[in-house]
Amino acid sequence: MKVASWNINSLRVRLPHVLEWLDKHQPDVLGLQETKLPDHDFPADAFFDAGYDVRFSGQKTYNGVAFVFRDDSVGQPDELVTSLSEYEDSQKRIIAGTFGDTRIYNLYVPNGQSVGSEKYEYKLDWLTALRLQVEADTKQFDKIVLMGDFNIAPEDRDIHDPERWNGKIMCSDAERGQLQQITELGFTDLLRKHNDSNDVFSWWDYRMGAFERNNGLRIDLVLGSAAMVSVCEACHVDSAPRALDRPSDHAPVWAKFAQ
DNA sequence: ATGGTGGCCACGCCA
Repeated sequence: MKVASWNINSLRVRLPHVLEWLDKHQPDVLGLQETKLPDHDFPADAFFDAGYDVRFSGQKTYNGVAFVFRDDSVGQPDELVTSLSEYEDSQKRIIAGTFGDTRIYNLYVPNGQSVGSEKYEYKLDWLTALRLQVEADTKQFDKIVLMGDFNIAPEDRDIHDPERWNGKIMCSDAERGQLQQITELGFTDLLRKHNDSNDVFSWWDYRMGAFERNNGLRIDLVLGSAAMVSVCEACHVDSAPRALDRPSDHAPVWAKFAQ
């Protein structure tokens, strides 16, 4: 099974990039974030024509998440949820489902704006609610994948300029602490199983030629439970789509499992 | 310290 995560910053604008990427990389399950369109506008037919089925939870203008998956390989997802059980939230940031025996979460963690802001508190509260929900699932499932735009750089080697970003949004101790509490439930950052370099990033600001200078952060993650780590054959950030015309500011991340 | 770019939508919000 091959899974992937991609914040595409408007599905309307990026649909051609997504279809091109699906054709080239053939993931079994792709999680999209920031679709930015209401459910009645979701371009389901374009995915059907490409051999994929879809599940989505969207809203106008902001946020929005979706699963794009191959019914002929992973079947239909069971136990689909589109909200946090422990947090009342009008923003569409989560979709989770069980594909075969694997529970997959697709997440758009709040950005948090700036440390100490109201949106920052919302981000921390949201992550607490996520941890409680994932913890409950760990008692029911051995195979769990948590993937998405976490809006957190786990370590300094995930930041192009750690000194400049020190303590700032996406790098603060409280955010990293929340991520660590989730990983301590038994999850591994799968890219780090295969790659320990300090220049692998998944997001580059649109401004100041950040991509051309590789001034990025690695904030898009695929986390696997122990049963997924043991069968993980590869995990990779594909920066190629970031170089296209009118790109998303994020690159897709994929992971391949032997089962 | 500021502002730079992009999407949505039609002005300011969000990232």
